[in-house]
Amino acid sequence: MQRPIALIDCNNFYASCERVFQPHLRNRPVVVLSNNDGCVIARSNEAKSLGIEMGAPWHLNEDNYRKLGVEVRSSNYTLYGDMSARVMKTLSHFSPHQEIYSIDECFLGLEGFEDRLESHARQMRATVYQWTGIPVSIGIAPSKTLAKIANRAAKKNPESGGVGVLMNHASQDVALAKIALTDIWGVARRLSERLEVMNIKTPLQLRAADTRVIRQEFGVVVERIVKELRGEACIELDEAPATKKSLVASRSFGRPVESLQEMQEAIASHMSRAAEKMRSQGLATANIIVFMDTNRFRPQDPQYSPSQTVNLPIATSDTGRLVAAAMKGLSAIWKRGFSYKKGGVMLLDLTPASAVQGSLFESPDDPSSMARMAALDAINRKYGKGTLVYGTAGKKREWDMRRGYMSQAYTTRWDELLKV
DNA sequence: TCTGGGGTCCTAGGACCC
DNA sequence: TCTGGGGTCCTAGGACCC
Repeated sequence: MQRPIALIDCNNFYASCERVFQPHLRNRPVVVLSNNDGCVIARSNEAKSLGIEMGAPWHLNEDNYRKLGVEVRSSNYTLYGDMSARVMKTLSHFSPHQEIYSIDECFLGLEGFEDRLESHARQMRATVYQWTGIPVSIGIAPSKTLAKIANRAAKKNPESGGVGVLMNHASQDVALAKIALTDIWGVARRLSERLEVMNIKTPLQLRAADTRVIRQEFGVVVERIVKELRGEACIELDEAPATKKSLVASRSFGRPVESLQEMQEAIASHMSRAAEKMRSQGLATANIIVFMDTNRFRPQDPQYSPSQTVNLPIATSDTGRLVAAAMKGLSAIWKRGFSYKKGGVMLLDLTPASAVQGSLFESPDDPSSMARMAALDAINRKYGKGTLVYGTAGKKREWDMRRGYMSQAYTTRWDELLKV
């Protein structure tokens, strides 16, 4: 038997979180709104039945929905993060192999439970609900892609009791026959349009497609999807996800921003949030992007969506240094006369801060820093000067103003420097 | 000055996910 | 007036190396 993989997914997660702490919201239509109460990002089943769409701008139908008795909440990410941790912790008791995939979803490897998949899943559901108050749905199948489909089937069919198992071909055939291409994990509008051109219009047709042709036309990603649909696990359970490679802090503004000073304040504040996030994960960066956007929903207005990369001399997580870099980037792209709707920063090539801690540039008064300074001098004498040292991306980069990339000599120097 | 294969690195952008 | 905020992976093409 193939190894079973479970996908556990919290039902209407943000709306369910609100209900845990406000029980009177049970059995009522509840929606949770995005930042600035702009659009709908979560709906209870009752709200879905009223026809409220995911991502719908709230203001368009607000009066209408309020009349229908819809309960509205602004989002509270701190609460959701905390509830998520409790749910994940609870689920971890049910398998030694857990991959937390998003704030409201995780995969569990269920090898060893083959003879009692359903009952194990039912017990998971009951325990999570009892311990956290959050309802979940569970799909079990031999591949992640099929587990997603099993989960969806469990959600759609109330008689399933929130558990769907697709471990054999017969059940997989039935489930695949009921869904559309774009219901498959990894297949969205663009891809489905391209598939349809090749006469692949249903999940069953996609599963039956020639993998060589698929690979040729659509690349490895889609080839993997086809294999996964056949029950061949190509996307492994990732129990120890790598640290983040980049992070973003951005927001839509409550009202249009038109002055440089306001934009500077916004960008500085985003950067300080971003730096905080980064430090909390023990990371640093030498490579940031500053960006801003005009309101794309007002095509009649002049549009401008610039972005600017800024490279720092060495990776840091120091807020002051990062804010200064962001201001520099902003000044390079700032143009007056536009009405900006959004702004933010992106931190790229995140690298463990320990690799740059106590670096030459961070703390010149620190004795170990002095030692590094001396070491750099010695290294320069040994290998020759003329190179600036960049530490980013967990990679080691050299920039000698002529060539853009790494060399052995640089690696040697970096290692020597870190020894000090 | 021109020819060429085999490679890496970087950037931008597309497509998808929750 | 009012339309989210994060992420990842892959590919193509240019610049540059030996």
